[in-house]
Amino acid sequence: MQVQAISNVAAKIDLAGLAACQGLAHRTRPQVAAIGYVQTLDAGETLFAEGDAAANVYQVISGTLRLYKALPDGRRQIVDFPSAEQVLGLSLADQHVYTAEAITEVTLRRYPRAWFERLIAEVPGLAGRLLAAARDELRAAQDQMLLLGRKTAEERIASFLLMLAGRSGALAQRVAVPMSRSDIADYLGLTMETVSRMFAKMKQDGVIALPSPVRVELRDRARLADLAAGAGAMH
Amino acid sequence: MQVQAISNVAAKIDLAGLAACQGLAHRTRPQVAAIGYVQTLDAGETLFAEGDAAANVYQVISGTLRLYKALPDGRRQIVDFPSAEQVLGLSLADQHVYTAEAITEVTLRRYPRAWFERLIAEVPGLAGRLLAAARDELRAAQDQMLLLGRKTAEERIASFLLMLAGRSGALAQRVAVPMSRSDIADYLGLTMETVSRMFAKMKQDGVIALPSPVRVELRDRARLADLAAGAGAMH
DNA sequence: CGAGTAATTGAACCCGCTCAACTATCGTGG
DNA sequence: CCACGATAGTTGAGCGGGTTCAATTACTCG
Repeated sequence: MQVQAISNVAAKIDLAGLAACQGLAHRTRPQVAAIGYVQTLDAGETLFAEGDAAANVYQVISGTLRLYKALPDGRRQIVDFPSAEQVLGLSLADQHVYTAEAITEVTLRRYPRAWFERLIAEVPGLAGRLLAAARDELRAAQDQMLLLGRKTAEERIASFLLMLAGRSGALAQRVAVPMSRSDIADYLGLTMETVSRMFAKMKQDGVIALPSPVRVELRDRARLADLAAGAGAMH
Repeated sequence: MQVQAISNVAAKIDLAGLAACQGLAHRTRPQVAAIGYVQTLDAGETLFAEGDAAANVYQVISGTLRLYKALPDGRRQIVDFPSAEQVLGLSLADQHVYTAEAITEVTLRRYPRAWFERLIAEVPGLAGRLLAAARDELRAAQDQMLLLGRKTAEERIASFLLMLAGRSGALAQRVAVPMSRSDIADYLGLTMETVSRMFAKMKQDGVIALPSPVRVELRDRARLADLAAGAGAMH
């Protein structure tokens, strides 16, 4: 019921292709390089911060980022871990509403916001596809609200692992965990220590295996799904 | 920083006007009544449930609803309290992803989904405006994720009261609270009792007054804003 | 192989929850 | 108009899941 499959709708939006096909690249500015310019970030680097002027839209080529909001005293809430093909800054607000940092090395394509907005107006159907992508993001955000508001620590970890598995192929048994325990905690509304303890418990219970901290094997997917759906304690 | 002003973008989408101006009403089906048909719900009535086929899109005319997701054992997370002018079912998914119930008596306009989708394709700029509305909803959802994942009970109540105040005019001192303590709890990831206790504490502290359970007066807006932003304990 | 960082584990604590009793409000019929 | 019942809200006492603080272990990368 609450399977948080990451949508592939955004993935199907081929911005680079549009840039070429529509011949818009050479209509905007002399500096063609600025259109779909490929940028690389090292792990830990900041792409943009909450409150910065939103000058560009990005599409991830490879790697994983963390998007988070922070409170003045440092408490963080990670709202997403965008990876391959996902579009960033879709919000099109004047200012970024979250900070984006690279977790791994990241390559992405950068599009000036003005170009992007013109593209939306000129390419029929694009707005509709972006709307579909935004809809899927909204649904994921609402699933996360249910998780943060009502699920137990163990249910949150189960949901998180299934989400990761869904990203790397729905049937994947071995799942890569590119983010730190602390990032996972800030995504799930827990502490690093609780995340670690729950991994240990689930390993103990035979639900998962942990060959290394960054590698998880899903041993009992049905049990994980029950936990994630909040049906773990039901007869 | 985290002021959760409810966007008015959706409010500016005049679907009824579009239905008339575009002359689409009599192009879809003989039964014109089905286009923008006005529907009334009594308090407590269900508009649609999670999993139902999504046959219509709705726009609220008056009253307030609750949208929630539920876990099998009954735990609930309310994801929004839509009221006047807000568009429901914007997601355009095949199935509704949450349950919608009336909190007060509600009147709304109903549009068949097929008609709505055609409208998006035919009216230039509409998709863009819906995208902007979806973007604002997404931002609100991310603010709520920060609230649910990282804010204390008192900070949640402060955020909630400012959100309510923002809806009924930004400068409103007296705020109507149409939803029950239990609904507030399920929106903020707390229990009814904690909500009640925090109201009592803030009344004690002189931050608010409670002439009646459904009526709140904001006495110290600056303090409320500090609490909502998570800066309540900062020097 | 050693230094620094990330992850794990342990022990005590606390915020918000649970369970329970009580109070206020409101509609309804005698 | 009031008694009554039902529902919503408040308040109290004790508990517990997850946090906090602290120490230990495991990686990772020069």
